[in-house]
Amino acid sequence: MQVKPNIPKGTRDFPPGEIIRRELILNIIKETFTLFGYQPLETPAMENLSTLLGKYGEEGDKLLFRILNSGDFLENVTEEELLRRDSSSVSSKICEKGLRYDLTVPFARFVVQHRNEITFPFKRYQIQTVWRADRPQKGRYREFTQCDVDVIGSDSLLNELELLRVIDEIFARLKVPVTIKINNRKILAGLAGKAGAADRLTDITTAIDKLEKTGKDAVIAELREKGLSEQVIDGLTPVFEIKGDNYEKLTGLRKILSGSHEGMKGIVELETLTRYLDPDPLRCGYQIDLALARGLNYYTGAIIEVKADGVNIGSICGGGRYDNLTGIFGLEGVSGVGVSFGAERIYDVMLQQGRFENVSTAPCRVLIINFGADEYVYALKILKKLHSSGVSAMIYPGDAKIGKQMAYADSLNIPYVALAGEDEIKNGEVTLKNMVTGKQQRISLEETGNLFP
RNA sequence: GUGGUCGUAGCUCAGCUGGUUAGAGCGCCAGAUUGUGGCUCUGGAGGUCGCCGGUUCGAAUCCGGUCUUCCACCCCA
Repeated sequence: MQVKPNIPKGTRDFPPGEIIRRELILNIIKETFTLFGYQPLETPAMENLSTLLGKYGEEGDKLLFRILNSGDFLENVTEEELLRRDSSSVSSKICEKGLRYDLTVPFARFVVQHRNEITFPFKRYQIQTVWRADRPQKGRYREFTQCDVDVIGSDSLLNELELLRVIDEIFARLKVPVTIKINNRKILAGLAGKAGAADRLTDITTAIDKLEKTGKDAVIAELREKGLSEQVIDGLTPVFEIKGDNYEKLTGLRKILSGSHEGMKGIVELETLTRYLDPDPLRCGYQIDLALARGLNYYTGAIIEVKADGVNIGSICGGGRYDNLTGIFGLEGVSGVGVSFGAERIYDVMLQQGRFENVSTAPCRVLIINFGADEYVYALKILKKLHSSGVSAMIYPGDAKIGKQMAYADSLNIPYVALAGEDEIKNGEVTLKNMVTGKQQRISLEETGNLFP
């Protein structure tokens, strides 16, 4: 039976032209990471579920891809458990591994596991695929590439500052106009504490997160729906009213959070960071956004999100500080901060802005026409000459009429074609044709490689 | 996970309220043109109309299910 060629929902193929354009992005990101002194790291596609579960909140756990155990995976499941049809308890028995959901948690696991070999503060970057069982949409895939940079083992705000500069540098190099939005979890925690609902921080932050999208009233309605008291809600509403530039927002916050030790700490952190930027401002936008919350519940300090100006595709980069992530794996007192760039979304933004139109997708610069078995030896000489000069080139892979070989070069956008038949061979020459202008010239075999810059 | 939406040739799409052999443009292949691509002309290949089932004398068209696409929510890169 024939199988229909198909790939799973939310995944995609990357044809040659797409890879070439993608690499442009990934190379800039990687170069910039390296420029700032970050070291590369790779971890396995799958982790033990115990590593992954509980790090991303309840929603996150649902979005983990689980890997079925090999062999007789039902061995340890009792009849009763199957009859109860309790998916979550059965799945914990038949799956012990899962695909990584992000790169931060595997990184934290790595740091604890290798704590004795690592020199702290450890600055690493990691560019790998992650998987989420989300329902796909535009700019949202089930398999996508994240480019993470983190500094772990230092609680200095200078790291946040550096990451802001890394973000600025990367998007400046990519020529993608963006705005960085920043907030601090301590401010949100302070607010929740002030309002007398410190234990409901997650509910409060996810509601506040929607402020910009749905408006103040909808947020209040959601808070009510979640069972928060009017008193608590009244305590939170002053934040919704704060307006103005970054410093005005901080001043407004100081009034609301006076007396909250944690809240004030958050304000000081944000303010310090903002002042650090004053003498040498970023090229991109930089906004304190008190509605920014982020659902990933391991963040404890600064939270950062980057939006492409004028493109509605969600955030293209995000991250923050996490103080306790390694604690779960048995290493306390190690604070980290990092951000993650979404390769697919950056690609989509740049595609939408027509930024790839002049990118050449040709496999090589020269196609050498294959005239037949006798001439092939000479064609190989041309090939060697070109290769030794660092010019990418290939001989037409097969036998075909000259016209077909030319058409091959044309359809692959190969800019030059080299021809050498009986006549050229006799004189030790090559005919080189420029496929764009259509002009061709005879040159000696010796100088073949030198004609290219 | 909730609600909605789409699915016809490689691509973009047409196909009126069910009625003979399902079309177009582009692309592809071959020839005109056996050492020269793009332009032109001529010819050709390619479709179980997403899949399964139902209604009907008859289904691309109607109904149900399922998968996929896209959108909103949720969440996020």
